[in-house]
Amino acid sequence: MNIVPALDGERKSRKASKETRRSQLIEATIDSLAKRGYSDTTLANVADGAGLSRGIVNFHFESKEKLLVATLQHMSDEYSGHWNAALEKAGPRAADRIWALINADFDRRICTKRKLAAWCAFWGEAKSRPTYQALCGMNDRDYQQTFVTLCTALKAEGGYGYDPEAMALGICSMMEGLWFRLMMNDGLTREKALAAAIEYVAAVFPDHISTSGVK
Amino acid sequence: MNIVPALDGERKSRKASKETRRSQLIEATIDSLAKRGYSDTTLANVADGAGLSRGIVNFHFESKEKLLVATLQHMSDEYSGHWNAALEKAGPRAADRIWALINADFDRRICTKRKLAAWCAFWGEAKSRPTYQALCGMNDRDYQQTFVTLCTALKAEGGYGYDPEAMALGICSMMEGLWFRLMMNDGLTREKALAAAIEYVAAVFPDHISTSGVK
DNA sequence: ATATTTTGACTGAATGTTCATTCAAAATAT
DNA sequence: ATATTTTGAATGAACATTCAGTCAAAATAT
Repeated sequence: MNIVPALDGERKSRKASKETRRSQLIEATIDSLAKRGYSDTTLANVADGAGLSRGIVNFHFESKEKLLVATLQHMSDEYSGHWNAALEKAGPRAADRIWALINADFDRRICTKRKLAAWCAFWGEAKSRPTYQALCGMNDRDYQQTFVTLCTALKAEGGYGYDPEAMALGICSMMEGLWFRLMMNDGLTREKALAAAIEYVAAVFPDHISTSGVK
Repeated sequence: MNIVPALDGERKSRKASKETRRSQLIEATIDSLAKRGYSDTTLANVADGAGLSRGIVNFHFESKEKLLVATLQHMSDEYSGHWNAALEKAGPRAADRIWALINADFDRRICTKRKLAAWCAFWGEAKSRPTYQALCGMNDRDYQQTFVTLCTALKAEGGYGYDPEAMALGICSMMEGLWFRLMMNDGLTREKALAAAIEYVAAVFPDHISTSGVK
């Protein structure tokens, strides 16, 4: 069972730091959510997945509910950290920023089947659990608001006729829907999804964006 | 508890037809999924919601799993029946058909918080349950294929430069995402979602569709 | 340096709860 | 009278949670 030698000082030494154990358990939780879904994820599954004993989750997280909240928090932080970083890297021009956000959403690091499936497991429970809903909703509001600002800027520059609020809502919805379909539909690849998203913004902002990049 | 008098011959006569009982239980299941989510929906909840006794579900459906599959099947049939009917009513012109499909998706009868929440409960479980995935996926494929055909027709008529596959994927994804946000976000109304969807197709097919209707 | 004590992460068997399912009896219909 | 439907208590399986005990490493004493 305990095959790992001394090599991995963090992972299997009897005393790993509390933080290390916590993230180890959070990763195992994501694995289980992705493989088994929300309702079939048990603490036994998580503990087995982490290669630790049965009581371990309650020791580090007090309860199953708190483990799940910590897991969602972790994914949420990672996601919003990622798109905020992409925004920082992009220049100040609105078209560049939109381009960066769209590409960030389909980045290899963020947009894996494993993570999408875990997200979806939480979404399915979110409406009936205020805690999950709050965690999912918080980022979303920021994210959509960012798009409203950018669409407003492009409209001012380019003289498009659209309502920026409606446009931003449409774009954000499309990207969420693409994520969802990536998870559900085995035929769809990250590349195709990204291409569809870009085709759309290129169609909507023809003066600023084309399928091959920002003009 | 049992307040309903004789009035409702279908609902509380001791012998309601098997089919009547089944749909009564299916409706109670949708209620519970919407209120409590998938993982907190129990047979006791469903039976209570229907105003019947605890053992009743197993009598009519054999198992919880079969009740849930029947419920999903019911929602799926209703949904695809609705958009197919909308297509029949619309004329043969591609732009009219797209307009009809989009409006159908946000129709008052289909697009209720209750039903969206129930859909979402199933989506969250679908990736790890082949039966659900098959039921969700079947319609979706038809639906998206319908849009591919329509986008192809518009492209031929209007000389747009888009790839019809990518465009159809984008549109379907957006509508799914809008449904999702309708369920999650209390500030969003059916009317705003519909307006965003229409703005989207109007932007993409400017020669055929405007925000006020088909040209 | 070596031995002893203390610390705190970790284990896994035991416990109690929740829940789907079963079924014998009751109610109702034919 | 017989068949069908409904009830609700009983059953047992699955699961989260608890906790007394184990163990490795750190701290301290000799």
